[in-house]
Amino acid sequence: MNDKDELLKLENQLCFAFYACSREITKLYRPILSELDLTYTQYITMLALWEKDGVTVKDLGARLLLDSGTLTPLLKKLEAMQLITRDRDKADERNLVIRVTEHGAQLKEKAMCVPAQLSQQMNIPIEEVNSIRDQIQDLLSKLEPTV
Amino acid sequence: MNDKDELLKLENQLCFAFYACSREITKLYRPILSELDLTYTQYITMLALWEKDGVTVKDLGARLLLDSGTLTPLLKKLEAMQLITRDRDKADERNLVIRVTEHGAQLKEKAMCVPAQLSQQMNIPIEEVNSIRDQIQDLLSKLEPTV
DNA sequence: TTTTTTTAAATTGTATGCAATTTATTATCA
DNA sequence: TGATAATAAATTGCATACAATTTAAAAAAA
Repeated sequence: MNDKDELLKLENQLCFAFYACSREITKLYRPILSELDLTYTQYITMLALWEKDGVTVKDLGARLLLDSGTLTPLLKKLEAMQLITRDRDKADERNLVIRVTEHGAQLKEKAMCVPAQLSQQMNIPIEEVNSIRDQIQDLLSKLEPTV
Repeated sequence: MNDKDELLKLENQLCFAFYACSREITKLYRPILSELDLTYTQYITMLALWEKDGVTVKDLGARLLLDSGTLTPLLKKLEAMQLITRDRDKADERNLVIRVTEHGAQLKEKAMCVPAQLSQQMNIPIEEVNSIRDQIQDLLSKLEPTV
């Protein structure tokens, strides 16, 4: 195994570590979120909207780093679940304004226990989790200047 | 904004940091890998096979943390591209043995420059990259005991 | 040996992601 | 003002991910 081979080894790739770890974390959420009848992507979309709603698809996409190709069907699903509303902006009909419904706001109360459940499952000291999260956010900001 | 709200803020979620960063890194690969006519998942699959081939779908899946539902169509694609072969194990017909073809081995030479190209695009000190990669691998090993 | 269980891939169905294009609307320019 | 450009969503097409089921083959048990 020479240097050239080391270069392409899976375990040496930053990308694979991220890719694998991200999916493993998402898997931990699945059983917990199924109690809220949400997928992982629906969950982080609701997180963004609980923080700030009355936003456009574009705003939301900038926040989640997702485009309309992903968001449009996802938001239609959340609308069908009566968690959000999708209305055209009267002042500019190009914009679609997304708002959390009363039912959607109630779900937030149920979601409050999700982070604790996750944390318990991961069984990793909170300081360690926060440290790595901060480092990843720092890396992300270098990759995505607008974040 | 009280403590309860902090709990569900997007920026406080480890999962979102991973999810967003993983996708941003994958995006960096896209233009580079398009020169090899590979998608990102096809690329990491080839990385695993260049390291060790003659393995079953199950072996490969354990390595990449992917199941046959994802791998079967992906491997059929790579076979159609003549980068790999898919043959039943004569000793146990349940097993499908994956091997890299001559053409697939040639592609490895072209792939050699991918990590350097990526590194240049990311423009982040190698020590920093290695440090965060090691921390993520450590986290992954705690989440996925068999890795 | 026949039946049952286990195992490995493949298949099916649902939900993303994302590039590229299209549609509808608004802004800008000649 | 009328034509052109720009913008926001939606749509289309392709490639994952993954749970759940099915199929085929091998191993284990009756």
